[in-house]
Amino acid sequence: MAIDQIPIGRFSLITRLSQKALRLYDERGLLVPEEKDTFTRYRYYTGSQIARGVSIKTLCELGFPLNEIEILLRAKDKNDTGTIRALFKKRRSEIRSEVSRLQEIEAILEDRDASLELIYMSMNEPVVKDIAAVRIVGKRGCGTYGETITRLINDICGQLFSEENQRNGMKIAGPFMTLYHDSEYKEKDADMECVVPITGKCSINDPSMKIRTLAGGKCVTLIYKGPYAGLHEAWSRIGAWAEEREFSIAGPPRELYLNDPSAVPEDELLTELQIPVDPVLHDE
Amino acid sequence: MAIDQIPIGRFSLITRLSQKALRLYDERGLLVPEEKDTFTRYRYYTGSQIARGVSIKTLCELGFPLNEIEILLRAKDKNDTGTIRALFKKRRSEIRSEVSRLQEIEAILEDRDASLELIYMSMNEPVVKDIAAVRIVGKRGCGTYGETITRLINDICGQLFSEENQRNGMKIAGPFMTLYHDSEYKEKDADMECVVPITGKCSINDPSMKIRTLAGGKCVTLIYKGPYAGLHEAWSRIGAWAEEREFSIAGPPRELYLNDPSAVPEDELLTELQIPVDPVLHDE
DNA sequence: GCAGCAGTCTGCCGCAGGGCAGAGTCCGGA
DNA sequence: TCCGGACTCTGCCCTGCGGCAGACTGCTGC
Repeated sequence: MAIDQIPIGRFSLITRLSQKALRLYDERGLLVPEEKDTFTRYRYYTGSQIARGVSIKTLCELGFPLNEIEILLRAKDKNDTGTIRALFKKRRSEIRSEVSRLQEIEAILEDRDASLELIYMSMNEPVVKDIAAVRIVGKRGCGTYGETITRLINDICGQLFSEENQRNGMKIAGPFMTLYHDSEYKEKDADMECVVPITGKCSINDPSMKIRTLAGGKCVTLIYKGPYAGLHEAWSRIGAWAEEREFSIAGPPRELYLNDPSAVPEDELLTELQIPVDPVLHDE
Repeated sequence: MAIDQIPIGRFSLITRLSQKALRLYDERGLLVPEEKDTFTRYRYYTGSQIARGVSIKTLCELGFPLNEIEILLRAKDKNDTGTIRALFKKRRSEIRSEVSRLQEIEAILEDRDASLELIYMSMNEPVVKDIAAVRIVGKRGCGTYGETITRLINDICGQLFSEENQRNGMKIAGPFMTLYHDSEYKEKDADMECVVPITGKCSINDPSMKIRTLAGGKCVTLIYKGPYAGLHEAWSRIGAWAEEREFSIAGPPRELYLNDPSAVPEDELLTELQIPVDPVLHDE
């Protein structure tokens, strides 16, 4: 009574699945046309396949991936409602987390002018990363921030760029950084250590300078862009962030100077802030 | 002062862009490493590229596609805040519609047991489709639903399957359908027409049977699965749906019998309901 | 019976990478 | 100076189709 040789176009109209999708499902074995002309390779579906097609369409619109749709349809054929409910539950939680993710993004975008700030990267979210251990040479000293750092780095450079080190193939393997050994902010007489990753054989004369391996591990990190004068604020941002999430500090915070203050304008300076933290298992 | 030959792994850690992504951006010209070893093909980035990398990462997380990120960064370099704001606005509206789409899906999934109904396809949303015009042969008659339809279809079959038509290569090109010419529901003495799409030369003797072209156009459609006894409810569902959306009816509603009641069990019967509507421009 | 157009076929690119394999490279320590 | 492990390279397959091109087929009316 009904026609049972439905070509792909008509079948597509009935089920609202695109022809492209139908060909894919054929190939994947998800919905194989009852008949296929051996010569022309035309696909012909039957009326009884419409139900399956419509089910697939519905499940697709609900956002299930094809392999889960396959499982769902198989479960349906076996009246296995347990599997079906489980997958639906999973999908629901996926959707919920996707929605909250999008809403967070929306909140960020909502803030007009955020667009400009974001793109100029003056703002940036802290992230937890794994930092690898590195071999470094460093010198420790006390004093006011800017001056002491400049002095320490100059001292280090003086030692590193010796002829002997050049000959031995010693190389600088990463950006200069500062470790802050104080547990609190001190305007003057702060205890800090400047450090630079090296590779190869390195000899130094200065007894106050030491080669050692800087431990790796989990760090809360933030990249800050702008003049060094703004670092203080960036430190409070990252500190607050870590505190909110109840991370516990596992070592001296580090400041990495990612580009060269003598080569780029102040506004373009990049500094990475790192706070080593205990590898607590945070559910996130 | 800082290192300016950052290999991909380190650069990836700093910017939190995957190596795979970095290679893609290189290929696409979005973020090309300053230096590339001609022999080893190793990529080396510089400190000044970090800012761009981090911007790309941020924009990615906001869900911008790569080509828009490219436009945004170009706009940034030209201080073209107009373009930036426009794209951010666009993105915001995309997110909003995505969120509402997901929330609709969630609402559907929320309803426990909906899972089972959905997959068994007893439930289904109406959709607007374009229906193509078809050449049909049909016979009109009055009476009660079930009986009249059976009688009309039998009459049509009797004519179509004549030897002459077979010889001429006439074929049935689609499912049988019924057109309801009444403007309201009538328990008995309803005015209906049974019709079937044909192809090829067709000759008929019955003067009450006519070959003509059934107009195509926009239709509100719904596929209903189950025994014909449930069609009434399906018609009220689709009718309510169309009314809510203020569609105006442009022709007799049609019922397409997508599979064969003598070949599949009642529960598996598929019927497509179509209400031709004026091609009003609905914003949706 | 035949021309012409609509329908269908396959195959390739695009999205934005993730994952893996196999080969080549770099570096630190001995 | 050499070895092993870490790093990097390319290329292929995967997602779920949409779009397009070029070649065939099918149906229709004349």
